[in-house]
Amino acid sequence: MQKMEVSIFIADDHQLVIDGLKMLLAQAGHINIYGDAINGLIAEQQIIRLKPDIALLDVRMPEKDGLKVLQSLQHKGCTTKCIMLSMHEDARYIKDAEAFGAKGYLLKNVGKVVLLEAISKVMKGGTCFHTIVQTEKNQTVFFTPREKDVIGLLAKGHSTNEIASLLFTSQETIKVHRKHIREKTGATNSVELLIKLKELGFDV
Amino acid sequence: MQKMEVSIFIADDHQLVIDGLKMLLAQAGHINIYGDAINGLIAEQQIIRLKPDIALLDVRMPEKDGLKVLQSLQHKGCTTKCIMLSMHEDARYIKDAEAFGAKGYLLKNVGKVVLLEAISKVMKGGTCFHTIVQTEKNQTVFFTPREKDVIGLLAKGHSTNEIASLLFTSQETIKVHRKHIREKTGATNSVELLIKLKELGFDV
DNA sequence: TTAAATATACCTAAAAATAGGTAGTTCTAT
DNA sequence: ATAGAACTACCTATTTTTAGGTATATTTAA
Repeated sequence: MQKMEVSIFIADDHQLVIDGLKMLLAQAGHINIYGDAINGLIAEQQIIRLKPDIALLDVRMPEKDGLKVLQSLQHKGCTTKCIMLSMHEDARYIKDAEAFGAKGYLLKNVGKVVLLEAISKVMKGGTCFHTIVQTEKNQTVFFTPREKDVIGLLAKGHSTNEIASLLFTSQETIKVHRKHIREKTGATNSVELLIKLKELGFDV
Repeated sequence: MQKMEVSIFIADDHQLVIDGLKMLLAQAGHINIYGDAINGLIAEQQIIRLKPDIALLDVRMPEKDGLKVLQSLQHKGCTTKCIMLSMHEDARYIKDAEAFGAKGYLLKNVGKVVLLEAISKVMKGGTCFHTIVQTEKNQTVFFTPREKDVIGLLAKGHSTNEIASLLFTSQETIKVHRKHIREKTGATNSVELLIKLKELGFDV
């Protein structure tokens, strides 16, 4: 099945982040980068001019922050769907972003899979706010029950093999769970994963 | 160079631990197991009868605990050198053990290398009390300065490769440090390692 | 001033983790 | 009822870690 073509604009104050996102999105094949900007004012002008399907807006940006850009775009009747990107520290703005009409809110430590999924959902008319922050506040689960089981055992120092035995399933299954967990957090190894979970207030 | 022949007696209330130690010591080649016991009373009698070079005494044992066995042996003029084995929870007895004439005191989570080294040291007339517990109390370093550097970076989620870059040395060197750290703690992976360090009061 | 400890670096080999994919079943909620 | 989520399981492939060894220069301590 051919994936829907998507046009995207990227706004982030770090050129490196922009370049990384471009690479990542380009590899998906069905995504066209309409442009990018390293400050909010330019981003807003360009988004209005280029009318991309989706804009990835960093919350923290010079000149005009992501939330203000979002508001301006909404006021001006721009139909571009905005997905906010934020650091942990900015996670508190998630409610505002939703109120201002954002279609998604992702922490920057999410993996490729989560971002592409979010884009896909938003293109289909949905939203994607399933950040870890939400998990602390409400019942929107970021990790599935099984993933939480695996995280609990990982945090005790168990190997994939051991976890599989303890949960009466195959190593292959646990590998997949571990992969999903890493993708959701953006961690590339287990120690990093546990650090991120701890930072985000998980009891592991 | 041929290693000195050593005769050893093992006392531990868990048969599994005895069997594990036997396997481990047997593999060293130069160690003869003179016997074993799963309680303190039998251990004491057998040690007096068999006169092994070294006795590995579990601190916690039924009938008569390791420290009492140690005291009895000393009172009776037994020349067997005693190395105490203890759980984390028993680590507080280290001072007593030393006062009672023990030649060593090891936590049970130390690796093969540490145990064999301890036996070697004790056979040469030395002592081996370099458990992690000591590190908390005095300046006897369990980890070398460089190992502490590596632990610090490991705990931040860095890979061997990254640590090597950060410490301006080769991956091979960091591999060796990591190996030694694992051996000293008895951990088989990094998450387990960090758990053990945390349990033992290290700020990592 | 030897011996021991530390840090360095290389070797082999196996096991585990990482990273990507597909795909079937079951459960749940629209 | 159908879609989506969750769980399961298998595939390939690469990278990293683990686990053992040796060896050498330097520093530290007895």
